[in-house]
Amino acid sequence: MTPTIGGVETSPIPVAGSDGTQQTGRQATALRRTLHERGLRMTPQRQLVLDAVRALGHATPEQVCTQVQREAPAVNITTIYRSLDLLERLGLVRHTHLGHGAPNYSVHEHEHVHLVCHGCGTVTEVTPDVMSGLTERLATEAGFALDVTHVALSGHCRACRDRDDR
Amino acid sequence: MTPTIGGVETSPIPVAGSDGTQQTGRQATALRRTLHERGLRMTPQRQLVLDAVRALGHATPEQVCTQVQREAPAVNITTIYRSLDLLERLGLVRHTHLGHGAPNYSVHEHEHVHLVCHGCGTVTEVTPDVMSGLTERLATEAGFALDVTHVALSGHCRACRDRDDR
DNA sequence: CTATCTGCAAATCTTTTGCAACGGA
DNA sequence: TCCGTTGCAAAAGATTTGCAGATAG
Repeated sequence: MTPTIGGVETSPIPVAGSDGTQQTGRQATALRRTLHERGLRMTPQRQLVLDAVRALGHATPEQVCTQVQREAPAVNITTIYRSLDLLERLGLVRHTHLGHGAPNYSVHEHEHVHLVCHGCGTVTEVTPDVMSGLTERLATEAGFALDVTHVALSGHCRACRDRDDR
Repeated sequence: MTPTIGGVETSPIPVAGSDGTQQTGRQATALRRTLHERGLRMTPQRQLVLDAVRALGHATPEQVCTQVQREAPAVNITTIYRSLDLLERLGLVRHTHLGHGAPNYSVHEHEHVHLVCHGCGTVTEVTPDVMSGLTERLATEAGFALDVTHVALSGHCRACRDRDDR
């Protein structure tokens, strides 16, 4: 029988592809274990949300929802919010505020700092070590332990600076 | 006759105090001129919003509204939003995103960087020169012109670090 | 007098919550 | 079976918009 989610037919939940691009197999096991360690349950929705964040790089809950619904149209936006929240508490994803107000989720693998261009909205990533000097200064001068990855830095990217004649 | 705003009685609009603490006088003229230069009109509401931001240091639209309504209870939240937006386009105030989603307005006089504590929510200000090294690195390494004041930095303040046993 | 502003109400948009039904383990 | 999860609908909170009346210049 065709599997369903929320009473609506969906594609089978992907499990280990033979083409090498399907990444759900081994990682699904990892997610399951992480959940079970805390007495939580593995569900297709949670896997789909994690996969979506992974596929999109960084995305708003809205964008994650759209991505998930390509696979499973019946998944509700509520579940997206709840899953993102859960995955974040599990340390698997992380959110930053890229200005405006839309929170932005990304997988918590390689730590990075977000640079958001005010001109074109592009998000660039740089390694956290550009912040090292600042981190130390804030620690000594203000006693402040900087969380390098949580909030993005705003400014203008090279392209927009050129376009704006400066 | 007692002046009214929106049909509701209010205190007279402050104009130049003799005690030296009332700041509305000369600055009201400045605001008026700035507005007139662009064909816009001076209104009590706009002055009150600017005064509120000035008095509060940094505040959300909601907080600005509460402050304004202490003087003029009839001023609508809609007007707060519209005025903040206008004052920002005039370059008189500025907003930053302190995480979560609540935009935060402050007067655009002394530039500063916001440090937001994730533990207690406290906002600290530091001078932008702590960012100088970073600004240069981003410019040369990523071609990115950093806008130092627009987005806050997250982390934990000294008090919260101590309280959390580390 | 006239175009700009404001207040009010309603519309939007995003995120959260209550609850009955569903479904992992 | 048991209890965590989900979908749905409705609530809640923040911001925006349409419009008629008020008002600055």
